Order: sequence, then C-alpha cells, then structure tokens
Amino acid sequence: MFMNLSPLSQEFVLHFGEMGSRWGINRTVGQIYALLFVSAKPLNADEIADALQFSRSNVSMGLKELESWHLVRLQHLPNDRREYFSAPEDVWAIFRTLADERRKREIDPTLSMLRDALLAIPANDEDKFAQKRMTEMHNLIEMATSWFNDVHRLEPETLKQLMKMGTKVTK
Amino acid sequence: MFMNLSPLSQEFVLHFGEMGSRWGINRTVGQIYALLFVSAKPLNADEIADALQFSRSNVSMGLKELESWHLVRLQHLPNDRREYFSAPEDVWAIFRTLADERRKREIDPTLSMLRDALLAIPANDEDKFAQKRMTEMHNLIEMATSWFNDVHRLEPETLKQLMKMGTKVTK
DNA sequence: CTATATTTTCAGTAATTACTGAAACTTCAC
DNA sequence: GTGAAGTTTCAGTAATTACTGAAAATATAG
Repeated sequence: MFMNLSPLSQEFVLHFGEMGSRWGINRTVGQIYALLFVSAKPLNADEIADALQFSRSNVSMGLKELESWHLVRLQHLPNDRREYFSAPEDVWAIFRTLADERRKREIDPTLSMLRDALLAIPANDEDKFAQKRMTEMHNLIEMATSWFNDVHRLEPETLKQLMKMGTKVTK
Repeated sequence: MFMNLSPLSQEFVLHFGEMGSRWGINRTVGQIYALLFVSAKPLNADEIADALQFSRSNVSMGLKELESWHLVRLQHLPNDRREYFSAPEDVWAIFRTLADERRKREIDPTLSMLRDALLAIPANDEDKFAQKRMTEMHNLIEMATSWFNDVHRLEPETLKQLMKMGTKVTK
C-alpha cells in the first residue's frame, strides 16, 4: 500500500491513522504525524505524499492541521527551497503539547460556558437543580485544570519522579 | 428549538452537542448525555426524543452508545413499563468512568501495537530508529497509565487532597 | 395465548467530512 | 523584472457518518 515504507513503520502509521479517527483528528493527519514521528530525517511534503500515497494538497492541509496543534516543526535544509517537517524529539514535550492543546479546545470553552450559566438567575426548581449539577461539574474541571497547570510547569524529570512515587505519597 | 427546556438547560445541551463532535461521540449522543446530566428525574426515551426533537430510533441508538461507555444508568419506575435513564450523580465517578473507557479504547490498543512492534527484528537502520522512537512512546504511555491506574483506586476525597497539594509535594 | 406497549434493527437517505486536481498564489534564483 | 519551483486554496466529488421511518422483535398485562 505505501511506498518505501518498511512493514514495521507501515503498521505504526496505519495504527495511528485508525486512532486518529477515534480522536478528533482524521486518518490522514494521524498517518502524517506517525510517519514524521518514526522518521530519522525531516520530510518534505512531496515525500510524505509519495510515502502515504495521497494527494499533495491533502498533505498540505494535513500539515497545516498539525501545525495548528503545534505538533510538527518546520525547517529548511541548506540548498533546498522546500519546507521540511519533523515531529519534536522529546515525547514528554509532545505529551504536554497535546494535553495543552486539548485543554484549550475542549475544556476551556466548556469552563467558560459553565461560568456564564452559573451567573444566570434560576427561573424555577428545574433550573436550580441544573445549576447545582453544573456547579459540581465546574468545580471538578476547575480543580483538575489548575492541578494540570501546576504539573505542567514541572520538568520532565521531576514529573517522572512524582509519577513513580504515585500513590505512596498518600501515606 | 427544543421543547420544554429552559434556556439555561438548552445552552448546556447545545454546548455539549458541539463538544461531543470534537470528541469521538457525535452531537446527538452529547446532547442526550447533557440532558440526562441536568435532569432532576430520570427520563424515558420518548421524553428525550420529545425534548431534543429527534427520532425515537436515534435516541435508542444514542442511549446504547452511552450505555457502552457506562455513562448512563438504566432503571425502572413502579407501574411503568418504560425504561428510564439517568446520569450518575457523582461527578468524580463520571470522570473516572470516562478516563477509564478512553484508556481502554484509545490507549490500550496502541500499547499492544507498540509491544508487538518492539519485538520485531529491525531490518535496517531506519527500522532501528523507528523502534527507538516507539520505545520512547511506549515507555511514556506505560508510565502514565500505570500512574493513572494507581490514582484510579484512590477515594475521591484522597484524590482531592492530593490535587490540592499538587506541586507542593515536589519540595 | 392474545393484544398492546415498548424497544431495537435496518435499509434508505440526508448531512457531514475528507480528498482531489486544477488554478492561484508565493518565493526565489537569475 | 521573468520564469521555474514550491505551496496553498477551493470547487467539485467521493467517502463516511448520522438520522429517519417502517418493520421486526421483545416484553408484559390480562
């Protein structure tokens, strides 16, 4: 199916395509990302289109999407006008970027909607109940995100230690 | 647009519909869940179809989907043959269910694919590099999930305390 | 067992999202 | 400037996913 791709990379790429569609990102974007992730060298758009066998314009759109997620790095190679792309090397950084971006897109808007809703004067008992539920949700999300923000600032090494300690901390 | 829904609940329901489509779940399913979440009483499928103005069969499918996520409770009311649905009351429990279910669907398959890929004999240098990257990803995910499993077992209250301490722990 | 209430399935259709190729635009070497 | 190399846009089309109504299946009261 793919050109110039070892069976190992192929499976990885295909898997990420499928997973991509379970998340918000589509198959194409997932595959492009996976390909960049396992590539030792940065790739240009034509190489990607060639390797994954889809159109040049599709690659262009996919890369734009990945850029909007801050998941790819754009660079230029000496004596080459084309744009080369690669996935950041540090998997912890990738993880943080992803979490951060998802927070921005999925959590923040909900939080702001909830804040507005909680300011409204309840018109009746049903509204009162609904607001109670929304308050619970709001508080949970607020706490989780502020914890996340704290953790976010830690160095990977520190975070690793923290995770390893894990539940021991409770005692 | 919706019948018998206060503006407050309407906005909440609409917002969750939109958010739903950013996650894997579709608009309909998001709306049904939101409706159940803010309802003081359990609702039957007809009430849901009526409130949200979509077909009975669509509601049936949506509820099945929510059941597969363990996000709704099914119950029967005395002297009524119909099935009534509600969202669990404890938002922490909901959060855990959601995280758990996503782990099962999005992380576990990836982990198992990575494990397989790491067992393969690399055919060349490119494969060697690819495997190195996959190992990094594998280790990160493994660590994060095992941490998550630990945390998962804690009581909400303990977890709350832990989160409040947050970064103070590092010192 | 029969009649009725309720839920589920599913084939067909509608709506949405993804993808392509051609054209437009941008960049840069000369 | 001009032209070639590279990139993006976008209208049209393909593919996918969501939704409906009718029919089938299931459950229950009498």
